[in-house]
Amino acid sequence: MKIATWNVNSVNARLETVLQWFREAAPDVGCLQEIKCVDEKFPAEAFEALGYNVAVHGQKTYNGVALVSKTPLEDVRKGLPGSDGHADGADDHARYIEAVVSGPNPLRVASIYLPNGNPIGTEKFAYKLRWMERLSSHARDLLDLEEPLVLAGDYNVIPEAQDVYSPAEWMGDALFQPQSRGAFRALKWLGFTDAYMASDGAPGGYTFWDYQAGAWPKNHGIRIDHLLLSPQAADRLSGVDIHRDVRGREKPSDHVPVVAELTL
DNA sequence: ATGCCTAACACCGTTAGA
Repeated sequence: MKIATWNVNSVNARLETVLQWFREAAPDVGCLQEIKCVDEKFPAEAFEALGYNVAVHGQKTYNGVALVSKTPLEDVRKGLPGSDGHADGADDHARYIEAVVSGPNPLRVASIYLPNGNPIGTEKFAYKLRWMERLSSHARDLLDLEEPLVLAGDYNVIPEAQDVYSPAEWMGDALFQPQSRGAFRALKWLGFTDAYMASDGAPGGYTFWDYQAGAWPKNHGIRIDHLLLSPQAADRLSGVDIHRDVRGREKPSDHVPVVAELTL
């Protein structure tokens, strides 16, 4: 079973590019981030025509996450537990959706769009750290279920120096702060396996290249899109593929798909 | 220095991304 994560940077602005990749790569499950639309504007029919079931947690203009799956999605959760202090009882950013991919060997999957957090020293960075705290708390509960589980998405965290073309240039960035990296390590240490590190792990496995300053032709990339596996999923990991060629296509997203294969 | 792109929304610029 192939599970893909991809920050598409607007699903509607890039619909043909996205659908073409799904036709070619034919993942069983797709975790999408930054769909940048409300639920009603998500092109569900186009995915259904390719044989996918769809679950969406959208938002106007910003953020938005979705799951697509060849088999029906059950037990759908939209948003992390916790209100982040909002009086109405809910965090107003659409950054988390989770569901169980049904089948003979069910798999729980989440599509995650972790806050960017820049610039550091602001409320945005504090929100990022609070959000990571909420994610870890929920992840702890999910691990207690002892099921195959994949937390996939755009984590907006560069885990190690080998995951960035120039660590020095990213020292002041929210994605490479000691607190961001520490929170990511703490999440992993609950019992998760970073699929890329467990299968390939070579330096330079970048998943994002900025649109600006010729980052792509210069290979000035960073690795921020991750698939974290529960022990029951990690036992089934057979490989990870970063589809970096997608970055060189027409009208690309600034992120590329990352695909993990599990023998489920 | 801090723009360089790109997208959405509504404006002809602003906000956000990373």
